[in-house]
Order: sequence, then structure tokens, then C-alpha cells
Amino acid sequence: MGQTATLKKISEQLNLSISTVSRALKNHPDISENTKRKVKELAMLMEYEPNSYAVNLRTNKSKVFGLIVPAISNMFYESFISAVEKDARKSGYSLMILQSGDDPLQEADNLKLCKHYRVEGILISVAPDSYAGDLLLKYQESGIAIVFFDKVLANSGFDTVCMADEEAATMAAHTILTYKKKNILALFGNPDLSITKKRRDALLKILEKENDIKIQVQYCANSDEAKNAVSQAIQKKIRPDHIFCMSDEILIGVMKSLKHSTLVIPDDISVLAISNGFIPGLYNPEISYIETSGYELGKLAIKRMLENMEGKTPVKAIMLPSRLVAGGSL
Amino acid sequence: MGQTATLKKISEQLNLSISTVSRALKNHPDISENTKRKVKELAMLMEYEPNSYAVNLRTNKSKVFGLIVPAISNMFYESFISAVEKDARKSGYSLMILQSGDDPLQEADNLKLCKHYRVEGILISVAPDSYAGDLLLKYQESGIAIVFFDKVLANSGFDTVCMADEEAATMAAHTILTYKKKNILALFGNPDLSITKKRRDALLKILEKENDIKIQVQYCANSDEAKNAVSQAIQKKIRPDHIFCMSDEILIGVMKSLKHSTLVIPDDISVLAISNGFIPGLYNPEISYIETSGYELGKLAIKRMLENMEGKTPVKAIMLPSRLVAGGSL
DNA sequence: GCGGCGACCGCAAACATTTGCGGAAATGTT
DNA sequence: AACATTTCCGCAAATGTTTGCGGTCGCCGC
Repeated sequence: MGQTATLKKISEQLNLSISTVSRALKNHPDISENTKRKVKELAMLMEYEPNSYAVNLRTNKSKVFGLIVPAISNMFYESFISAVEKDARKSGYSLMILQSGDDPLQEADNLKLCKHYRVEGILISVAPDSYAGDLLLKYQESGIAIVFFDKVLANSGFDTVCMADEEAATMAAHTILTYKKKNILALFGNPDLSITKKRRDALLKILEKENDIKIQVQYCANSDEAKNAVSQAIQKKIRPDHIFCMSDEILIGVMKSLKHSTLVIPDDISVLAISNGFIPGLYNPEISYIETSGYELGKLAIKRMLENMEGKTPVKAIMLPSRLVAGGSL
Repeated sequence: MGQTATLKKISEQLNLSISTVSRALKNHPDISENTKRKVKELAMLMEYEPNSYAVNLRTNKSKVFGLIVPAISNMFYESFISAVEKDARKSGYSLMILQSGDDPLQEADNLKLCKHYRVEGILISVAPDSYAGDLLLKYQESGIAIVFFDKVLANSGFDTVCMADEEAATMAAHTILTYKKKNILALFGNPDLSITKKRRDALLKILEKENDIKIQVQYCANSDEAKNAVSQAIQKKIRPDHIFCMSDEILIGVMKSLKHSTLVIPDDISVLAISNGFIPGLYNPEISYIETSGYELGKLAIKRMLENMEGKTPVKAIMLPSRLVAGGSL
């Protein structure tokens, strides 16, 4: 079955050499317009398209990026992936998407897969306790472009693209001050994550300067823990008049608890989250949030990747500015 | 920079031929244990790993599946992708994920990309107005395994894996009957989609047999339309006592409207949705739903794909059974 | 009529791997 | 000692493409 067209088959049909056909198809000046036309016509007819594996073998260019995320099924990464896929395609690149499941071993596995498929660049949001630094360094030295996004390795010397976490939390703090909240419950995720530390520190830095503000910090591994934390907090004599949620996951737990209560948002208690906006929009009133757009971050990340590959001097760290989206929860 | 290890480099180090090294690494019986050991040791040391492009060129096997979805950022597909990625990896396959954006042209583009990368199989959920059938048929004939999932092309002669839409809707209808609801507002998505038709027809088939049940069907292109539909319906003299939502998107709109109203769920009005469960869990009370698990569907789809490639006789159509998950909205 | 020049095109190597075949040495069989 | 068999390994072709280099024409000018 002579199914797939190759340069060879075309050349045989036309009594030309393989190299002439190859050159004709890419408009090499050495080839006459006449033969070019003939070659192109037949190529079209035979539905020729270059065998990417042969090309890659020859040129060592795969036109593929590796994209490693903790999990695809995550509000934030979905939109990120969506953006990256779109823009990568525009530049003729495809994506190999891999999920680490927050497991460092799996993450390392994924990196090896990227190497195996000779990706030209890797976009990665690291898992907790990642030890991928060394491997990535080696890959970078061997010519693979590396861009960290969202969850980045601290002082790693790689290009990074991430949310302006300090800025977002600072913005949250100022918003809380504006609304004259006095008793704040601040809920965070895994305290070991840099994202948690940054957001917490920035928030506290502002709020702790105020003498008349009481602030209680708590860490919740998941929605349920957040729910429980709130349920307990609102039963105390002096219950919080504001809840700050560092993420969607936390927010979901918080809202579950509040709905079981009789408290009214925002009259009895106000809520502010950091989110990409989908979840906050589900509630009534809609929850006010500081926006962290996965989509925008994706656009930024792929842009940086392409620049990086063109050899621009490393900017090292890019921040995506944040903004407050007012719902009715404040 | 002699960076990447190749068979050639190993063979030169050991004064062996390339073929011997190749065979040694894959435990060919022709090679003595002694040389095998030596080769393997050096390979390990040099961090040799076969150049996938050379292998693919030779064998015409890419170990990659193409996965085409309308959009990655979609509750349902995320979990689907997640499952497929996991199971594909177990069998040594990687994924090339592409999104069509519900655009038939983009979809066709994606298919060509799959061909370009010589994927061994394609998993596809088609866009509306897809004309991919012919192309896919051609690909199938050229040896690419094809599995449709979720949104499938009608009577296409391909393997399909999808939700048991009729069953789910039938289950919903019986549930509604059980709770003795009499005035039902049934909200659906795009009426041209087969998924909409199936669910609608199955639902109506049961409910229309009952004389004392009034049922009003409405199509909503998005959340907002659903919201408006509900807002209008509940202002009528005889307002519905039950709302059926064919999808998460519809449900979100419905809930927005209901929250703005004074109606209490489930006392004043009850709600039932078809969903994968995430969104229904966000509300209070949690919304009862007929489960359509993207994750389970993904597991099924990749299983079918692998079977297909082993040459099992086509089962053609697989249905994922559904089940009722009781929240507090009934 | 010969050197030169430009226009076109082909040869062959290279990329890394797999695999049928054949060959040499070692061992075993009469 | 002659022959057969086994053990172990290398040659070379093949996959499809790219590209440096060289070669063959025809044509022009002197």
C-alpha cells in the first residue's frame, strides 16, 4: 500500500532527484519555476506532507513544547493551558501536556518524557517538594528552553512568570482596611508553598500595622478544613466580620459553612478571595475577588518562552499585575 | 558538545558495532550476558535514551495519541483528559491535546496536526457542524485508530464511547415522577446537538405519558439565558415546582436566578441536573444530579482505544451507565 | 574555440535506529 | 579429524529528509 506520499515517490513520478523535489517544495532559488510548479502540483495531489520524524531527526527541532502542571482538572490551569495552546499553535508549536499529580516522582518522570520527545521548551508549574531543579538545569544547558509559571522554584535562576502574589495580597489588605473591617479570619492553603507564604506575609505586613485590627490566620489543606475552620470561628463570642480566602478551594469551603449559618453576606460578615473569577461568580451575592487570570498568565508564559528561544537576554521574572473585581460580598 | 548519548557513541567506546549495542540494550538472545552487562552499564552512565524520532522513523510508531476536545477549560473535559492522560501513560503513550474551540475549521486543522505528528490514535469529541467524518475515515483506513467520545458523529461507523444520555434522562424523568412533581420547567442547551436531542426526547417520552404533568421545554445557549428563563417562569401565576437542568452551565444560570428570588429549595421548588458533580456540590442544599463522570468516561475511552489498536472486533458503541446522586434539592 | 558564468539539478552523507542475513569462532558430535 | 551445531557478533540496507558540494548544460564574449 503506497499510502503516504514521500519525497522519493514524488521524485520517481517526475523523474527528478529527491533533493530537487525537496528544494522545489521550499522554494529554493536553484530550482526553476517550471519544475517548482510541477513538483508542487503533484505534491498537492498526492497530499504530501513531510514526515515530522524524519525532519526532527535531521534538524533536531521538534516544534513541540512540554507543559507540566500539577493537575489539568483545575480551574486555574485549564484556562492557562487553553491560552498556551492557542498561542503556541500560532507559532507552529504543539503541546505535550503532562500532569504531575503533585507528586515529585511523577514530575521527574514527566520531565524525562519531555526529554524523550525532544521538546524544544518546557513550561512547568512545580509540585510541592519538587527536586526538579537539577534536572531542569541540565536540560537547559542542553538547549531546552525552560519557563516556570505560577508555582516556581525559589531563586532558581530560571525564567519565571507568575502572579504578583504580594501585590494581590497587598491589594486585598488595603481593601479590607477601606471597608474598616476589624476582626479578620484569613484562610490559607499549604503553608509550605511559596505562594502561601508570599500572600500571607504581604497581607499581614499591612494589617498588623493597624492596632485596632484583630487578625487570625489559619491553614487549610482543602475545602473541608476551610469549612470547619469557619464553622468554628463564627460560633465564638466575638466572631470575625471578614473572611479572606487565599484561593478558590478555600472559598468553596468557606461558602459552604456560611450557607449553613444564618449570617448574611455582606451585612453580618464580608468575604474577599483571590481567584480567577469563575467560582466567585457562582454565589449570590457574587464574591469580590482579586483576579488572578490563568488565561493572561498563559499568554505571558508562552510569550516569554518564545522570546527565550530567540535568545533574548533573560528577564528572569515577570509578574502579572492583579486587580480587584468587586462583587457584592464587601 | 557531545551532549546526547547515541548508540554510535556507546559502540565506539566499547569497540562494538552499533547493532550489537542496540541488541544488547533490548536483551536480544544473540548477545552474551557479558557484553549486555557492559553495554548496559555504559548506557546507564552516559544516560542513553533512544532518540524517539529515529525510532519512530524506523518503526512508524509514535506512541502518541491525539486528543481533540472543543475546549480544555471545561469541567467535564478536564476530568476526562485527566483520566485519559493517566491511563495512556500506563501503556507508554503520551497525549497531544488540541482544542477546536467548537470551530469545524480549527477541528480539521487539529486533525491534520495529528496526522503530521503520526499519532497512533485519535480521541475526538466533535465540534458542532463538524465535517471531520471524511478525513477521519481516511485516517482510519491509513491505520490510525479512531475513538469518538461524548459528542459523537451520528451513524458514523466509528467506535464511540459516550454517556448513556437516554438512560440518564430517563432516570431523571422517573425521579421527577417519584417526587410527584407536576409542573416542570426543563432547560436544555443547543437544540441541534445530538446530546440535547437524546436527553430531551428520553425525558419527554416518560413525562408526556402522564396526564397530570405539565412540562415546559426551553433551550438556553448559555448560563445567562437559563437565568432569564427561570426568572420569567417563576413570576407566572402558576410557577413550576421543579426545574430540570440538562447541564452544569444551565444549572449555574438557574441557581443564579433562584438565589435572587425568595423561593426555597426544595420546599418551594426542586432542582435536578445532569452533571459530573462538582458544581452541584457548591450549593446549599447540594443539588441532586444524575452523574456523568468525565473521569469514568475517560477511562472507558482510553480502554477502548487500546483494545481497538490490538485489533479487537469493533464494539462500535459503548455507553457509560449513569446513577442518581441525591443532594438536598429534591 | 575556449574560458567563464549562470541556471539547474543530482550525489551522497548525515541524522539514530532496527533487523535480516551472513560470518567467524567455539564447541560438540561421530 | 572431519563435520555439524551453537554462540556471538558485524554488515548493510532501510526509514524520510536536509544540505554542502559538485556537476552538466547552454550561452555569451573575446
